[in-house]
Amino acid sequence: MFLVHREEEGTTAGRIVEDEAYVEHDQAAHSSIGMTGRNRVLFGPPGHAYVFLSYGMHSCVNAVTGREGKGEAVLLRALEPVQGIGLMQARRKTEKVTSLCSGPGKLTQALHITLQHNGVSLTENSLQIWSADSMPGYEPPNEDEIVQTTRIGISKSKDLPFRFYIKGSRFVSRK
DNA sequence: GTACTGATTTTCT
DNA sequence: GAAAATCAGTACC
Repeated sequence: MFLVHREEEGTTAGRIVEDEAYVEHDQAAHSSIGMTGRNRVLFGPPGHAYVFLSYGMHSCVNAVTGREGKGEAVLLRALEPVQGIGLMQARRKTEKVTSLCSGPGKLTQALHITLQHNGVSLTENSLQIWSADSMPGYEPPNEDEIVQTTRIGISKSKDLPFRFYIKGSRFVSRK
């Protein structure tokens, strides 16, 4: 799928090439400690953005996937830049296209996704960020083009194979 | 290419 | 008071 952000400055969009699943009873999931002020959106209805601040300085965005009360989501870890590349380069302060969205903190910076987007719907086209099923010129990957590995940057439940990325993509955070 | 380190601040106990 | 779903820069190979 694709993630799109629109504001006065311009529209930026990318194809999701890497993500990680965080599920119920998963010790690495923010929801595992129960509902708190930070994670309440995780327990809400699916199809909404859960945005949190990582290490005090980077925003990371999830798509809530579980039914209300479950606390499940998919962390978006990397995008292939599709639209608004010039704007992404300015925001990221680099020309290198493979480095614009190749990490959860990078892609939020490139698309200007902030804590203000926490809780917004990803399925209603009227808002600032939303998801799209398809874009012209892009074909969905076949199942044999999806690589499954362990998740990155966590200390608990690090052996669960819940990270997925598109095989051969130059835009993932790591191969 | 890999390995290590500092930046920075919210969050919860 | 410690941990944290990260990143950029540096050193080294």
